[in-house]
Amino acid sequence: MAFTIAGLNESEGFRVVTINDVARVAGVSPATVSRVVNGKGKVGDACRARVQKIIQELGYKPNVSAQSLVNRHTTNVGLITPKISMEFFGNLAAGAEVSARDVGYSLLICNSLYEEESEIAAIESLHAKGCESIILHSDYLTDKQLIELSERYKGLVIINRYIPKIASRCVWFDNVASTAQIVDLLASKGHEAIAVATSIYQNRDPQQRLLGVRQGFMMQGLTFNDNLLVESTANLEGGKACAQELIQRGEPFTAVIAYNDLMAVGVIHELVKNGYKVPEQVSVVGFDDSAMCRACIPTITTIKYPIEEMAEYAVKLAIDLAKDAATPENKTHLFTSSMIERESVVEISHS
Amino acid sequence: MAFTIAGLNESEGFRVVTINDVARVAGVSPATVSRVVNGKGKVGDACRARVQKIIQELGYKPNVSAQSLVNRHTTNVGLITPKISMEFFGNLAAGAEVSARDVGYSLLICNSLYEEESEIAAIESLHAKGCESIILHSDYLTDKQLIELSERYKGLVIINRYIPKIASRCVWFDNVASTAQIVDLLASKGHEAIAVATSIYQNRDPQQRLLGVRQGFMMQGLTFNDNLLVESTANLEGGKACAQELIQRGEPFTAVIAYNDLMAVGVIHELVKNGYKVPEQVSVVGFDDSAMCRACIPTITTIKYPIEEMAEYAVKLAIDLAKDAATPENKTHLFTSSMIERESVVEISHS
DNA sequence: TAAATTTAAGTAAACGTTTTCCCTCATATT
DNA sequence: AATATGAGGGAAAACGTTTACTTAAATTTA
Repeated sequence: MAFTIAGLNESEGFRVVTINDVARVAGVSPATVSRVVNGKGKVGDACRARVQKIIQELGYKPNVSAQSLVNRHTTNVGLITPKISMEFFGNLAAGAEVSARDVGYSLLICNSLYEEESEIAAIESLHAKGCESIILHSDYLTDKQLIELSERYKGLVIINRYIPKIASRCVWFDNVASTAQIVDLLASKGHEAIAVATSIYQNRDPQQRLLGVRQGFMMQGLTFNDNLLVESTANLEGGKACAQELIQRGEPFTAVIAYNDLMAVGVIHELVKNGYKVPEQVSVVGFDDSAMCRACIPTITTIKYPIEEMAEYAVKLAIDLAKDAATPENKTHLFTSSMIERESVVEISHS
Repeated sequence: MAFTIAGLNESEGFRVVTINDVARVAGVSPATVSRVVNGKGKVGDACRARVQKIIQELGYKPNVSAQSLVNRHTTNVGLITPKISMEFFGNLAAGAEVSARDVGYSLLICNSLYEEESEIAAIESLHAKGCESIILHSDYLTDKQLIELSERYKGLVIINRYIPKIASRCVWFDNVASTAQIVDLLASKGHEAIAVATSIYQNRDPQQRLLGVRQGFMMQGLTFNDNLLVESTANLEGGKACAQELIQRGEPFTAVIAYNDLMAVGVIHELVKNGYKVPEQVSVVGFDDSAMCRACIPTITTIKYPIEEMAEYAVKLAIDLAKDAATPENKTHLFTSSMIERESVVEISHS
């Protein structure tokens, strides 16, 4: 059905209304309309009111592609994570989206699926799409590669990783201090024979958390028994394997610190299966505060990983960096957190 | 550091290479470069090879904003879900991303946070950004509103909902048949006193699943005992509340069908807390096949909700619809699934 | 009152593509 | 040998904005 708008040429079918349509109807130049829309430059009050009214009436919305073309930047933020369907990365994305929308940006997501090349490919593809603010959760690129990339892409922010040379682009979490807190808690409940179930991939996070454990022991004046250190894959199965190994070693223990919640659940399953009572006989601590913590019996005491807030922060940072609203070079962005106490940790029972 | 490229004007600082740069260096017109890039129109073999080489050397990437402007469409797909951090929607997003990337598109995400206005706002904002393919998971808009919207936005696809008038834009799941399967399974294990823990919000999915239960009973020649129907919120707490209510009613039961996995976990927790043995005394079934199913003791028997595949499909559909590669008006897109059997359902014990 | 300044709004170029014409050759057809 | 055909590729317009430059009018200043 054809329709007409006063002052506009009749058009058959639907045609999206442009700045020129608004200008024609309002009897001004496109430049003036642009000025009204963007609130830049001088515009008379009467004129502004008239133009605004027409914009309303016609339902004019600027064409973002045209804007991006002339402004040489888009209002998109890119997010690159291994797999958005994992709870942790879902939370990351949720935080990023909130923050982006808050400043009128949209969130563009890419799954890198744990491949080195696809992390780089994702950055390039985002950049080619005019997306200069990028949040990257990199698992496979080296520090050197990331440093190089950050020279090329000025809106690049690295989340969950700390690289001193590009400290001002790193938004990261204090694994060491957080893990040390776990030891504090356990010690305060009388635990000394504390086992650790860590990830078999000893890079970054696992390393840091192990370091945190050792530091915690030191601060408490305890010594860590290396016979109680077991490692496996950082998932449910890995947790089970760790518990099994621990049982086989025969070294007594009253608590287990798991690398993450998933492993904690695995540990609990295997312990229960082997007749241990959790938490009565063995306390277990997780890491992340994922939804599972509340689904497990007993519910799991853990460390909250504030990934959502970190992502919110990272987005603002990436946008600022992209527009050269530079943060000082020598400042980094470190988050900390605290424990969430649930049922899986109890006072040691002296039986 | 300034750099030069043979045949290109020396430039201070970084300047992104355009189609004109390629054309100049290759000694051809921009039109030819465009033809080479897009593989449209006639280009001589020698010429094509030369241009491709230059493109490689200069690292030319077409400017997407310019392309979008002239082509009058972007290569973005929008996804609107309540909250991307929820596992279900995370899976949805993951599927959508894979599918989008597969055809050279990117995924733009919006959280609607369970608000009616923001669902509409999200559509409008996506559309204003030139994103004409949109996947919407709508919880609050009415059928009427959705029908209207789909007239205005031709690339709109509704996921997880069936509206006959716009059937060809609906990608949905057969809740009824799936739930009926659960009854079949339980019946085959000798259960007859089957309780149902449903959502207190009796719209769409909950309604359909309840219908499925009734249908399942009918097919099995059993009669459903309405005293064993309890309802609460569709989360962990709700599951607990349902179990509590069930226990209080004093009506005997040997199995519980929960609205979703979360409620199933809640039910199990509460039953165990009250001294019931799961699954020995009571079998429990969930719905969705979320990660929790494997984290619970016992692991939970459930229905796999193939949301990831549905999302993959929906993205292709949305892109096709947007470019008028129309599917027949009278065809809809219905997915089915099957049970995943784990530990929480066992043969009834005649004690 | 004349000159200088400020304000308001228009003109046109630019952003980087795609695509429709059009032209020039080379080849095939009489 | 004259003509028709078609392949290869260039010129330029168009997409919808923003903005530097310009001009005309209104206001201030001397």
